[in-house]
Amino acid sequence: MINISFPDNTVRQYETGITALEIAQSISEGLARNVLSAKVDSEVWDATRPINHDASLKLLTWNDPEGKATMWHSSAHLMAEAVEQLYPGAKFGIGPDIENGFYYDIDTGDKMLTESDLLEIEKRMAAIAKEKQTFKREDISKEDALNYFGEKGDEYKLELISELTDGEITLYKSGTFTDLCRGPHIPNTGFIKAIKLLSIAGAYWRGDENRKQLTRIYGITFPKKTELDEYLHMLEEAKKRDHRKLGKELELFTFSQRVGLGLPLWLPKGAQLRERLEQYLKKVQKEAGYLPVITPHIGNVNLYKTSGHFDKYGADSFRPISTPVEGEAFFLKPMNCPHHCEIYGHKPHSYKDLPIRYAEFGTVYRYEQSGELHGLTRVRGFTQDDAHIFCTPDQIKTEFKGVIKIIMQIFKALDFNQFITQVSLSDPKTPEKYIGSRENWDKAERAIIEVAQEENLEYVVEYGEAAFYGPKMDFMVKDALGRKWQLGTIQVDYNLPERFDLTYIGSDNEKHRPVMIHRAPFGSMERFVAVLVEHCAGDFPLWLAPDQAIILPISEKYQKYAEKVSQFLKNSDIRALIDERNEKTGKKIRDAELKKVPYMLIVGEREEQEGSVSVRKRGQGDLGAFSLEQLAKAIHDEEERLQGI
RNA sequence: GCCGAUGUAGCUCAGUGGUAGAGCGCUUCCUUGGUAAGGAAGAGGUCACGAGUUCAAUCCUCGUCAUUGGCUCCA
Repeated sequence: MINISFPDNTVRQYETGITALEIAQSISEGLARNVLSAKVDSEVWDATRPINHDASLKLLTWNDPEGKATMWHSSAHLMAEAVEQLYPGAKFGIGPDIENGFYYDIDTGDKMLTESDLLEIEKRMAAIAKEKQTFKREDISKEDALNYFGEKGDEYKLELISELTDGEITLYKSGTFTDLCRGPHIPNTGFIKAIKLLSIAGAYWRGDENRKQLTRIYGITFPKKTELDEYLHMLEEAKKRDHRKLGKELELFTFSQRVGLGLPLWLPKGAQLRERLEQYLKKVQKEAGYLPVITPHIGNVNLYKTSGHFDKYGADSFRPISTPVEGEAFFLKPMNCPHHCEIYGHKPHSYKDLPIRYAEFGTVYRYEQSGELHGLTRVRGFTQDDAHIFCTPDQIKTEFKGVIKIIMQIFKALDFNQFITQVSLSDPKTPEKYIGSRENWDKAERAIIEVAQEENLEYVVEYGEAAFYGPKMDFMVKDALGRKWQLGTIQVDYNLPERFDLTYIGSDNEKHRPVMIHRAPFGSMERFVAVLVEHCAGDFPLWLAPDQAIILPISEKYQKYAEKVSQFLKNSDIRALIDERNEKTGKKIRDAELKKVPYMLIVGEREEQEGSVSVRKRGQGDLGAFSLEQLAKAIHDEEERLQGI
């Protein structure tokens, strides 16, 4: 007999070798029908795997993330089985579950799969699912595993097996498909009731662009058809928030082939929005003791040789510009930091001057691979809300915390409550990717982790995500379609001060090396605006809305009064326009709602007589009559409240 | 950069081997209307670009460019 403890801390005795599924059946048939897998101690197991020792047990269903993961992992096998049946000889790479569904990387040899093949694969999957195939787990020796996949001719599996050690290799067999797999899997394929293959794409084997490209098929499955429908509907809704779509509809930005790819053109409404964000941050930074600096868009190649950017990225940059007579080479600036280092170095500094915080909305240009360009989130020319803090080593943590405060203030003002804080450290396995001494790296990485802990931030650590000159703390948010983008970043850097030989005179009258903190709360204006658009679905907070109010005259007779109202608002620093079209009020309201203008001001005979406006707030409806003064005050109050300053 | 898909009016999209269509938007006219679509008429297109096949190509083929879903990359 073995003792099984449950999440509610009860302990029950069972026969040795009992399975989680059998335990579930002993509790209730209904529960058993929903069990996908089980957490045995800290590992997720097949619900059908015998338990031979005392253990804690949690039955996992569709309501548990691990349950979903099990189902999706099994769905990947199901898809592989379908593909193998339809395209004999297909070879398989890896097929994991992911955040929303699963994928499998497949080499179908000469037969290139395209989107049009997905439907047939889906159908075959549905047919197999109905067969309620079970997943049979089998321990296998490395030799046998190599033999099996060797005979099958699947070099990808052979490569994976070669990296495993004997004793940890298992196969899972379901229907006609056998896969190298750690498991776990759902009891049978019958749990998979709704299947959708979402997209197909090339993916390099093992993520290495020098190796073969396999075909990756993404899909998702559900235990109920209605859940799939809901998911697809959610995807459709998310697409409506896409900043590329809204950017076009709301006339925020555009691109032109003639200007060049990845070079955004900000339209008046977008430019106004961006300017307001810049003004907001400038105000916050002024209070926090930042000093403005301005630097040119190009810099001598030698500047970047000194900084190390040339060695690292010179080959992947726009080609240098050269002067006609002297033949000197200049790069479009890919970073502001070297320029700021030169500003710091223009005169000697005392420890009493530190910290010095140079801030600049600096436009930079980077050559990004054409396939990487994506709306405003990934472009070739963008403006960083950059600043570099030069400080003494013992000021690092205080300064770092000061930057976190600014970032949190911004996120709060814009209601970004779901962000990921990522501590990006160096990858000890690839030291060649970084410049500077290990000692300095250790110091910097330790400082960031300490700050994260002291500030009680919930953070994840990613190795290998550091910049080449230093570790960083990144703040990431997801876009409408769940893609993660880095916004704010704070980076500790001991290296550039050394390369630029920056110093300050300490209290001991000796020269010391300052530390540099690179930071950008928005990251880039382009990316930030993109994410902001998706976050609020184009419905900007009042203080950012390009048009805050639209005046809707009931008929042409009230045009003059509308202009008077407009002038009043303009004098009150409120952005308003008049819908002068010869349309009915209902139509004007509908259009204003669709254009996401926060306030609609309806003016007719009544309003003209009493010098008022009838206020309709977008999304809320009629608020009644306001005098012009009341309206201006209400708008200004709302602006201030939203900004939180 | 790599693999796949897409490219028709300002926008969203139909469509066909025989010189092109809708809705919205725009212009004009009628209407002067009170909280999410009043009516009519009209303008607007090198069907991304370049070659090829064909009596004839927006449609078929190839190439280029751009957009897009991923992969790789991201100072």
